[in-house]
Amino acid sequence: MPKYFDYKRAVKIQRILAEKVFKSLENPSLLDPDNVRYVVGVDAAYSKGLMYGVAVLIDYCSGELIRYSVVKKKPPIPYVPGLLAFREAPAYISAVRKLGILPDIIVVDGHGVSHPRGLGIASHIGLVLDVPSIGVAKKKLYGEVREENGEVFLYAHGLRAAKIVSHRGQTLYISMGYKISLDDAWRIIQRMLTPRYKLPIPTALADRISKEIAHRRRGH
DNA sequence: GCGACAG
DNA sequence: ATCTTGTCGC
Repeated sequence: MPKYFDYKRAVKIQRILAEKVFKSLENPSLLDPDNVRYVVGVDAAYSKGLMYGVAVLIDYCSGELIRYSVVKKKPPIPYVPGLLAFREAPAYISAVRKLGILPDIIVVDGHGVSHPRGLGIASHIGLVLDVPSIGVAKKKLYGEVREENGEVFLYAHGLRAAKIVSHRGQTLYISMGYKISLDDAWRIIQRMLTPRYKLPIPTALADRISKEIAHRRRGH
């Protein structure tokens, strides 16, 4: 039987790419919130064996949706914990390129460096597109939870990799993706959290739109 | 062997 | 992620 993917080979690739991610975190981008203008959020929904990857372009100041793009394709491999990027990143990368403009920040549904090899899907996408990125996950994948002065963090690979917060009754893991500090990541995400959505605006809209498209019945 | 395990 | 009915509560 042909195998859909080679686990050990994928892991090897991740270890190589992770080195670049760790280096990028040593010299994060200078992200004056005043200089941030475009933020992209990505997410996917599935229907009938097909995945619909969506990238939404958001105006950081107003939180308004500018436009979005969709990439429909058959998932390359099944879901395997730790290898999510090999399943969903290709669609997201294509979708972002279809927007026709590289944003200042990309927010991804999933972890960044809080990953077994430091290469969660958020880091993977940021690295490939060379755009600072942030991971926003709803469940823990890897790392040690530590509480410090009333704040909760997730440590991984000797780094304070993610900040854990509660928003609208659910836990969110905000992690460094690529070329960004945890302080900046949290500062930016915090400004995009609204009582209206359980997720920050970029991923909330990407989630809603991808589901609308994947689940829509005849018409529209 | 056992527990953990993003979406 | 997706598959899925009814049920509890404001």
